[in-house]
Amino acid sequence: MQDVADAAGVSVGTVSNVLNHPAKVSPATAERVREAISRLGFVRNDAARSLVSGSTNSIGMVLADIENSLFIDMAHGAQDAARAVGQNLLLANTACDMTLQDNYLDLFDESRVTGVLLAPMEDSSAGIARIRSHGRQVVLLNYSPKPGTCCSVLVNNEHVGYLAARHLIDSGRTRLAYVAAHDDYQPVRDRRRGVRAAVEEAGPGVTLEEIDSGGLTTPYGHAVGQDLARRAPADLPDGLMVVTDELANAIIHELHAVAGIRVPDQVAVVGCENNRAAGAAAVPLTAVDMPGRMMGREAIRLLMDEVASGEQHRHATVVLEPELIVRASAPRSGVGVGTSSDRSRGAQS
Amino acid sequence: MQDVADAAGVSVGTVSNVLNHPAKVSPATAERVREAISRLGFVRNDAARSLVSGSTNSIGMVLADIENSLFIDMAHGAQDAARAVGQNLLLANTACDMTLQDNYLDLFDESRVTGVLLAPMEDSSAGIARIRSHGRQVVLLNYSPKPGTCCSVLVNNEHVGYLAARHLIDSGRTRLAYVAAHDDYQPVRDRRRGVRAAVEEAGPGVTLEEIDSGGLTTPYGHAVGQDLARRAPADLPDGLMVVTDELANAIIHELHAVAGIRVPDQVAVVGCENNRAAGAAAVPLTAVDMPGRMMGREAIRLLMDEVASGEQHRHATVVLEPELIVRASAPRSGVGVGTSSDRSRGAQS
DNA sequence: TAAGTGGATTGATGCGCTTCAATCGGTCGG
DNA sequence: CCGACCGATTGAAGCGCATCAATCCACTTA
Repeated sequence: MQDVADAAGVSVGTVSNVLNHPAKVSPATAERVREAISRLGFVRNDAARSLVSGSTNSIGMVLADIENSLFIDMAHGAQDAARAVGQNLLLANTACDMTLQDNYLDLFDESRVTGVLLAPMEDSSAGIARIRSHGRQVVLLNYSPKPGTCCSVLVNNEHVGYLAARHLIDSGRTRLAYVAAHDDYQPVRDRRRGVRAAVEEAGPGVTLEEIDSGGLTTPYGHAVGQDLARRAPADLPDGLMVVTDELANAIIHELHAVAGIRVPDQVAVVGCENNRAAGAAAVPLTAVDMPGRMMGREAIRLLMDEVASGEQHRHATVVLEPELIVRASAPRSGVGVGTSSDRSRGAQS
Repeated sequence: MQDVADAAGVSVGTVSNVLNHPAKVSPATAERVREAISRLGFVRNDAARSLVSGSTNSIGMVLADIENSLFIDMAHGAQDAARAVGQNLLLANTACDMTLQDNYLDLFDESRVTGVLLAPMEDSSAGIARIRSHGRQVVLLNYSPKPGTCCSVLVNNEHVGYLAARHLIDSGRTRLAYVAAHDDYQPVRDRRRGVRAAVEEAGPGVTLEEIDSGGLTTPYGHAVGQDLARRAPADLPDGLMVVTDELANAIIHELHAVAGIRVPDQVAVVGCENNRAAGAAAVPLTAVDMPGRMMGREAIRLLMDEVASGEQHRHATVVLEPELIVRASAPRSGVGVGTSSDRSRGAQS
């Protein structure tokens, strides 16, 4: 910077002003300085910058699973919103590894980012408490915080489960089954509650079987599908709620393509999340949509609110409502392929 | 830090040593300092740290499209490799926006990251030149650099196209069509060359039609599918190479599910990239696999090499070979659903 | 002509840390 | 008992920048 100042025949203070408060500098001088900057290839040192100012204009976003399109959507929404308020969004993928997650939280903490968005897959209250105790703001995504510890953006996951079950009930299915795993993952727990509520509400005419898939990935889905396919037709549920799109697609694949069980005629299937793959699958998947983009945007809003209001901030939780997207795997009518109200994912707001 | 020093009854130098060179400090003192650190909730300031050292241990990775699973795979591989050498990987998504890409390149440049991994969708030589001129290292992913300007990790995209075409030819298809768009995107250009080479090699018995889809996303694929479906059966190609999985799946959907054209019987389809969705689609897609994880790992290796060897570094290009994954949309035999050699994506190294 | 005015510019200060030469205190050999 | 030696510890210097009180300069007003 001194070099630039020398080259332009000004002081370092003026160079700094050109960079940060152009209005304070006369146009001619500013031009001279800018010329020197580009001639010398000067790059201002962000470390020194944020050392002085005590902050940066970056927001860190820690994602548990970057392979999941819901998380990608959240990142997308957050990115847009962050940009709009002049912040950069830095992404970090923990691949569901809590050690890595703590690493990244600490990294962002040490980097004095403006704030952190965290979309975890496990309880992370320890990490949150740690960096919050240093005065760093955190907004939790798709995971309820311990009450009063931070802001959060959630989807009404109970309603996700409810919508899935309700849709099947409304379309005339009576022998329902709910396939899930990882009840330690909060959204999964919530969805189960919603499923049960809908079934109870329907009265004794509707039965619910709960199937533990053991895991949320495709192989587990295949296994569940095979188990189901081996059953006597009379023992087969006629409506399947599946906790995850990925799992649902895997199950459908076994049922439909491998075992020749007709979906949705014999078994209707509803998934949750409305992932990228949902609409493109062999049997397009009826799924409860999670508004990922909006969640990301809301999270940034909450974060910036908190940063701006300082002491008098009150933590808030934004709960967004899910929406059912009806496709072929569980049409509106009881049997057969109903009208496709397939809303393109690309049109998502 | 002074506070910690006071609390522990030592000097700041000792506190710093506890954090950075524990061996230099007596165990008793170290313990006392650590206790003070956690009691006071001290977090060392990364900005000051890297101001002194002039570097960080973070690597920035700029991705053109985080929605594309190839890019996600590259990020995954890079993350693993970066961790192994004690570096943090920070991700940035440009959503194909060159302005944003430049923003992030500059941000990483100003942050004095160890180096930058860039997976662009357009020529980015200006940005690369800019930050390289500041001495910052860049490795380009899936895009050829201007010769001699930086290291890069590529896939032999010409061979991608060749493998796709060759597979169709070998399975007896003779009226081929190649669907692509965005020839300004280098990998696309390369694939076309490979397709043409394979067709020429096959001699006059095989014809090639080149179809411009106008874009690479699902809606464009639907349009192409509809156009094809309207043709007289005799005018229909019997083998389709499609530049992208997403496009391929969309085309198959139109052809197969909507228009009732049998895939692969009437038209066999081969995609490129072997995305997440490839294996799960209605008609599982035969695709040429791009080794994303390995690309990410190699990129980190090249970057760390370059950082380590300083002046005497010579730029290198690593070209990885693609591999054909045969699924139902274009089985090995000429007609009908061949044996599924569906390699689970999850098993990818 | 002197005092006043305000925009442009200066440069010393300090942000929080790492480093390293200097110092301290204790131990060992002679 | 003295000097040499060594590990542990100290604390000042400086990393590159933003800030802001102080200064400068050109111009206006009385």
